[in-house]
Amino acid sequence: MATEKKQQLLDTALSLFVEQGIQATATAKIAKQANVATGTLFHHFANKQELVMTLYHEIKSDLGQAIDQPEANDDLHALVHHYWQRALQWAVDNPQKLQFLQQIANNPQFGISQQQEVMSSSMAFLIDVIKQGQQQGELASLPLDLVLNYCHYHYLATATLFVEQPELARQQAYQDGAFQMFWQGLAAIREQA
Amino acid sequence: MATEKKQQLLDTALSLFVEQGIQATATAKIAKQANVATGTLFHHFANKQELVMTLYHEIKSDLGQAIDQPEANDDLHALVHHYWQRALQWAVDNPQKLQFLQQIANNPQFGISQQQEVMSSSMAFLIDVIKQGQQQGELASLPLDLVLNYCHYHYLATATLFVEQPELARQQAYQDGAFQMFWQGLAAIREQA
Amino acid sequence: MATEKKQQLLDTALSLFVEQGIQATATAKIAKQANVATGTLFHHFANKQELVMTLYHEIKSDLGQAIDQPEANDDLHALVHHYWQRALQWAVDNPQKLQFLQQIANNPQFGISQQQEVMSSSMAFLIDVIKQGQQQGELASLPLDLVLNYCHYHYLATATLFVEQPELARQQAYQDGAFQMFWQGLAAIREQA
Amino acid sequence: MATEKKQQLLDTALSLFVEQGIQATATAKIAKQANVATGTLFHHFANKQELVMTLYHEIKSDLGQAIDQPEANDDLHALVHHYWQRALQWAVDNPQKLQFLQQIANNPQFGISQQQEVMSSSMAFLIDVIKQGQQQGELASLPLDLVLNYCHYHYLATATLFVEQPELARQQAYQDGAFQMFWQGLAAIREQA
DNA sequence: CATGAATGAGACTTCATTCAT
DNA sequence: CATGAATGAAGTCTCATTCAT
Repeated sequence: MATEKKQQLLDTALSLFVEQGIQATATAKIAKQANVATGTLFHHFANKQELVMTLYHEIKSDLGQAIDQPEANDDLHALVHHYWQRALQWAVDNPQKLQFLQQIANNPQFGISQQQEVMSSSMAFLIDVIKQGQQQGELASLPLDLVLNYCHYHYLATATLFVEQPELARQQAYQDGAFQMFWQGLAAIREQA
Repeated sequence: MATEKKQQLLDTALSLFVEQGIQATATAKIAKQANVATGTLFHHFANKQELVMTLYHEIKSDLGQAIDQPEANDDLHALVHHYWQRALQWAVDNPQKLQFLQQIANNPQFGISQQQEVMSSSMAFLIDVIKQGQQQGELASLPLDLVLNYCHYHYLATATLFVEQPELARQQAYQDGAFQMFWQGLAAIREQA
Repeated sequence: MATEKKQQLLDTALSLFVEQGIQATATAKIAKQANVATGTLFHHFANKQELVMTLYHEIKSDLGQAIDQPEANDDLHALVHHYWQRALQWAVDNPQKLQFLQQIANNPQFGISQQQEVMSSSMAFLIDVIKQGQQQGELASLPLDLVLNYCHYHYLATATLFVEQPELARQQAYQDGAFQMFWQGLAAIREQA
Repeated sequence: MATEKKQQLLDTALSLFVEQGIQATATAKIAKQANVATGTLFHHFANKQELVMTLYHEIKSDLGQAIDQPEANDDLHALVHHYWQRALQWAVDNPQKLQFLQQIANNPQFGISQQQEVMSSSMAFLIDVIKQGQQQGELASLPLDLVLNYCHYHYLATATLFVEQPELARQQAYQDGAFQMFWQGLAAIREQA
C-alpha cells in the first residue's frame, strides 16, 4: 500500500524519461501523469536524482535476475547461448528499461561509466564462464576486461537493434546471425588452413 | 568561415558538454568560459539546439575525414585493419568528441538514433567493403544491417574503453586483441575440425 | 495538563527555533526530533503559530514567576538589586528562552512589539517600585514609559551579554558593573560638587 | 544606470522586510513591487541571502557615516551628546533601517550576534571616547565590553522607542531624559554624602 | 491520542533568449 | 559584430496541514 504510489511514480518516470529524456522530464509532469501530487514524489524520493538512481538500481537488479538463473550445461557454447538468449529476451520484453540504461550510462551528470557499472554486478557469473572457456582453449586468451567490454557492447548492440526494430528480433536469421558474430568474436582462433 | 569567437564557443561547449552533460550546461556558462558575452553566443547560433547540432555535424564530419581516406589494398583483412586503426586513433586523439557523440546519440531529445545517424555517412564506404568480403566468402553472409550494427558498436566499445583507460590503448595486446575479436566476429565460419 | 509528548514538542521546538530561527524550522523536523509523528504536533497545536505562541506564553510566564517573588525590603536600592539579580539569573539559567524572546519580539510577523508585550506583565510590579523611588527622590523624575523602556533594554543588554559569554556572568566585576550602570542611569542626579 | 534597478530592489526589499519580516517576504514579491522581473533580482544578487546581506552592509555603513563625523570638542559630555544626537537622528530619519537591523540581528539564521557585529565597526571611535573618559575619571572604570554593550543597547532602546512613537522624539523631556539616563549610567560614581 | 503518507500552494532559483546600446 | 542587463516561463523542492487508519 505504501509502495503503490511509489511504484506508480517509478513506472511513469521510466516511460517519460525514455520518451523525452531524463532532464527534459519535469518532476511535476511525472507526478501528474502518475496521478499523484507534486509533493508526493518528494515524499518518496529526496530529489529527482534519487528517483533516477532508484530507477536505475531497480532496472539493473531486474536485468540481473532475468539473466542470472542457474543453468546446468557442460557445453560452453550452449551455456553462453542460453545466457545470451535470456539477456536478449529481457531487452525485447523491456525495451524502455534498456533505453533508460543507455541514456543514463551516457550522461556524465549521473557519473555512471558504461561498462564499469551497468553490467558488472549482473555479469559476475560471466567472468567465470569466460575464464573457464579460455582455460579449455575454446575461447581466445585475451585480457579479461577487453573481453567483458566486448560482451557488454555486443549485447547492447544487438539488444538496441532488436528493440528499435522488433520485427528483426523475430527472424531466425537475425537471431542466429547475431549470436554467431558474438561467439565467433570470442572464440579461439583455429589454425588457418 | 567560423569566426575566432565562434570556434571558441564550439570548443568550450564541447568541453563543458562532456564534463557536465549537454542540458546541464548553461549557455551563459559556455559564453563566460569562452571569454565572450552572453549575447554573442546567440549571434553565431540561433539557439542552443543549433549550437549542439553544429557541434554534432562538425564532429561527425571530422570523424568521417579521419577515416575515409583512400587506401589501396587488395587484402581485405589488411584493408579493414587500416580503417579500424584510423577510426580508433581518432577516438584516442579526440576523446571528448567521442564522448559527445555517445551522449547525443543516447538522448532522445535530440532525435538521433545511434546506428542510423551517427556513423551512417562516414561509413558509407564500409558497406562496399562488407559486401565485397561476403561475396569473396571471407566474411560471413549475414544481413547487412546486422553487420553494420555490429561494426558500429564494436568500434564504440573499443574506442570507449581506450578513451576511458588510455593506458590500454598503448598496449599491443589490447590493440591486437580488440581487432582480432572484431575480425573474427565478421569472418566466415570455417569448417570445424 | 501538558502531555508528555506535548512538552517534548515544546522543548524540541525551543531548541530548534533558537538554533535555526523560527521560520526556518519545519514542523516535521520538530516532530521528528521530538520522536513524535508529524500529525501528533497538530493534535496538540492547531497550527505552527499556536505552537510558537504557546511557547511564548509559557516562557513569559516562566520569567514572570522567576522574578516576581515577594521581597520584603525597605531599602529601594537593595530591592531593585534583588529583582535585577533574579531576572539575570533566570536568563543565565535559561539562555534559549531569552534568545527565543528576543527573536520573536523582533519579528514583525508575530506582531509583538518588544517593550509593549514581552515584559509588561512580568514587570507590573516594577512600575510601583519606580513610582515610589521617584516620589522618595531617589530616582530621577522622568517619564514612566521612558524609564520602563530603559529598564527593559538594559536588562536585555546584560542578559544577552551574559548568555553569549557565560564566563563574564561569573565575574564579580561584570555583575557589579552591570548593575551599577543600571542603577546610576535610574538614579536622581546629585548636586555636582 | 546599471545600479538603478539594483537600488530599487534594495529599497523595496527593505520596506517589505520591515513590514512582513524577512522570511515572510517572497523574492517574487520584492521584484514585482520594484517593477522588475523575477530574474532581474537574481541577476544582481546570487540569492536571497545575498540580497539581505547587501542590504545589511549598506545600512551598517550608512549608520556609520551618519555618526562618525569629526567633532572637535574637548568637553566629553558635550562630545558624547553630539554623537548620541546624531545616532538618534539617523534612527528617526531612517526608521525602517533601524527595524531591519533589529530584525536581522535577532535572527539566528543570519548568524549576526547583536553587539559584536551591528555596531562594532561604526563605533570604533566610541572606544577611544570611552577610554579617554575613564582615564580622565569622568566615566566609571568598568570593563570596556560591558560599557560598549551598555551603549549599544541603550541606543537601541531609545531609538526603538522614538521610532515606534515618533511624537515622543519631539518632546524635549524625552530627549533630555533619555540622554540623562545614558550619561548617568556611564558616569563615574560621585562620593555619596 | 497517535500515525505518517499524501497534498498542493508557493517559495527560490535557473536559464534560454532578447534587445538597447 | 559584440555586449550584458533584463526578462519571465518553468523547474525543483519545501512545508504547513489534512485525514484515513
